Amino acid sequence: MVTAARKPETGTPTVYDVAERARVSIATVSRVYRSPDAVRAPTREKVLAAARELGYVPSGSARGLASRTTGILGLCFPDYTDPETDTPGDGDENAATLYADHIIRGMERAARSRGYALLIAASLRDGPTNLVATLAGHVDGFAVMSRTVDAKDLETVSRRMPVVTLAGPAELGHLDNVQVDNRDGQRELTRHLITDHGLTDLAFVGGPADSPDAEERFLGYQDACRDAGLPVPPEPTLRGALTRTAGREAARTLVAGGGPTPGLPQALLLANDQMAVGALEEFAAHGVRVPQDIAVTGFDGIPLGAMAHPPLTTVRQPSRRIGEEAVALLVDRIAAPQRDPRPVVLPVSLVLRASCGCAEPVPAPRRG
Amino acid sequence: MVTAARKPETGTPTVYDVAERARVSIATVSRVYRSPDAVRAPTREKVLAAARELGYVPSGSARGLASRTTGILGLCFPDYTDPETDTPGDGDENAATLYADHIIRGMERAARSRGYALLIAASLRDGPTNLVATLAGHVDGFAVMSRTVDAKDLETVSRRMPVVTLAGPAELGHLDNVQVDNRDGQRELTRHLITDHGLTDLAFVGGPADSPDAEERFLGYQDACRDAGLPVPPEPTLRGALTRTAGREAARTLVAGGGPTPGLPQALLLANDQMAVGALEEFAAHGVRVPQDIAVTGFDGIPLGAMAHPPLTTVRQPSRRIGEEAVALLVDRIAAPQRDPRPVVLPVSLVLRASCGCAEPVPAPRRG
DNA sequence: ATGAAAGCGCTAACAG
DNA sequence: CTGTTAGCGCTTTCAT
Repeated sequence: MVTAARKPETGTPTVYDVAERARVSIATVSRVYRSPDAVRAPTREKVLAAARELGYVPSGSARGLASRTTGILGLCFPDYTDPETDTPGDGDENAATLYADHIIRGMERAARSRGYALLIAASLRDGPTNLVATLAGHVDGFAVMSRTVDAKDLETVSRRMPVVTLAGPAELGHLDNVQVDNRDGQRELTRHLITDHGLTDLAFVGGPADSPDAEERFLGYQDACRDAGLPVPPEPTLRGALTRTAGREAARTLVAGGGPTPGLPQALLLANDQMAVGALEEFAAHGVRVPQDIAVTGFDGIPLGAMAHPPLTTVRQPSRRIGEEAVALLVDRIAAPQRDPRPVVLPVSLVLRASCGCAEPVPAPRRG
Repeated sequence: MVTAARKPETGTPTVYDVAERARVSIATVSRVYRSPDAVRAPTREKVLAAARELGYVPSGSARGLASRTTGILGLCFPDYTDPETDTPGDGDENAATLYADHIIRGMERAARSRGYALLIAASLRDGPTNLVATLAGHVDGFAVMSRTVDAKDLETVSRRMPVVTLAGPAELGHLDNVQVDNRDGQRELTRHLITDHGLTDLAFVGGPADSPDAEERFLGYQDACRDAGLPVPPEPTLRGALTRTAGREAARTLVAGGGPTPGLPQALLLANDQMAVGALEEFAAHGVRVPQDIAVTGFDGIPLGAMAHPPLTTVRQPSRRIGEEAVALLVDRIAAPQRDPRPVVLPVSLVLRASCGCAEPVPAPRRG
């Protein structure tokens, strides 16, 4: 064994230092970390002891280079949060932001349980820093939330490693994709209002036209109208950002008679919970009673909805599962790169509370 | 130039492939990605074109190995979430979980703005997978939230790279640390109850004895009692998990006369907002009026508190800033490894709402 | 069960 | 401004 000393113990310790100290070869040191069982116990102990004494930590970069896998999965998500607002905040964080938190959590947990760590990077509203480039070189595969990265870049990178698109339509057909059944959920919710509550004069407040989720929900709304033989509106009654403030504004517009028809509709369906909660607040401020004067519904199932007055009827989507599915898809494809692309559509569930007129089984909270 | 072709274009493209195609040296290809300005425009274009055609993506591992920096910062955080509950949930997620989301967000943003990506890994309640080992080899430095990793490992790794401890006491004195002024916040809040509302019969519901934050808050509570000349309790009146359910239980115990003194105290201070909201619910269910019959306060400043009935008086902590400070500290130390350790204590702020007896809406009587 | 040697893909001086 | 030449620290055959 002539693994001649390199530097006289300078800088951070490497396999060479550990090997020298334990009087074994670097290959053995490497084995101790990769497959401990392939090394005799006494030898292993010697190596571990030397490593401990030296404060040795394997270099992820070197391992990655040599083995061509990093043990890291990536996620690109949108960051719409107002940098001004500090948190814990006033509850008006953008829905997409909260949503991303859940997906991150779901992915992190699923990844960890399979031995991967999670590398995350958000795409600024404005700054188009090349996210893909930042992540791609470091991971074994990654997930991108809808509309956060340039399709071109995605296309290029997806030729080199597993990529799954999340929470939006499958922009690139040949990629795995996971989304929730927005359309079906909104259809069911609308049907509930029409069939179970006998409401026929409805209004839908949509999100920005470039929000795939919000558009899908509108399609579901249209479906339900069509199914019930009601007129099918070609466009949402109103549109707004997916924020509480926009919801308030929509409600205000309606109260002021700014809607397409005089007077209030029987029900107001909003594209997400944030907006719905805003509408609830505005109606309360104007003395409009919910659900007596108008039914109100949201979409997402955020905690805030359950605390609203009245509690908000909504559609709950399994946001954490999106992240979990993403990891499953990624790991699966890492194992079988040539497998056919698999689109996953996660089911949603109706949450019927008081804001649509359904009885609330809980002891009515005291009004503030 | 005799950069003889290596393999006939197999596998994922490397600098060699790009160089060959663009008819330049690998050094030039490398330069185009590191300092584009150091390369003449025409040359640069040639390289970029070749890279595009080949679908070239720089290998993070190789870069990391060669340059000894990865451009990645890490975070170890606790994961207490019940895997059963899906999200968006019922609002009873563990406070620590929500808290971690904000820190992640703060760190991610701060990191990105400085050119770093964020690698995250949670420590299971049970599974003691070696987090540090997972992360350490891949990052240029990392932050660990209180009590998520073995102090021994931390000690070892911190000798090799920047490490900052978060949201808890500085367990390792020689490390940078950032925490929130829990003690001062609780002291101020308690003082407000005593001085401004004239309450003297108080009760404090603490968290688990092994929660540093909760313990700090109790110390602040003791401080205020001492300052006001009131008896200083050696222990919290009650203790519980930092959850809504535990808050309900505490309130129930008090209502049932299970407290140390007969009857209700004048004020109930709980170790965090989740618990406080639970207490609010339980009091409402028993017809106990807040704040007329009893004042209630929390700690954290979560959105739920503002929606509660009555709106919850609390102490808001800048959770996102914790993450931002962590990055600042890390980047700073990467630049100056020998700098003295710097402990950062972030200020908190009182949020006075109706649950303590302050009129609502309040033009916040900003004390503290 | 352990060792020797050859890279993995890129950056970093140093030349020119 | 561009090319040459060494490694960076580890995994991997292939021997032994």
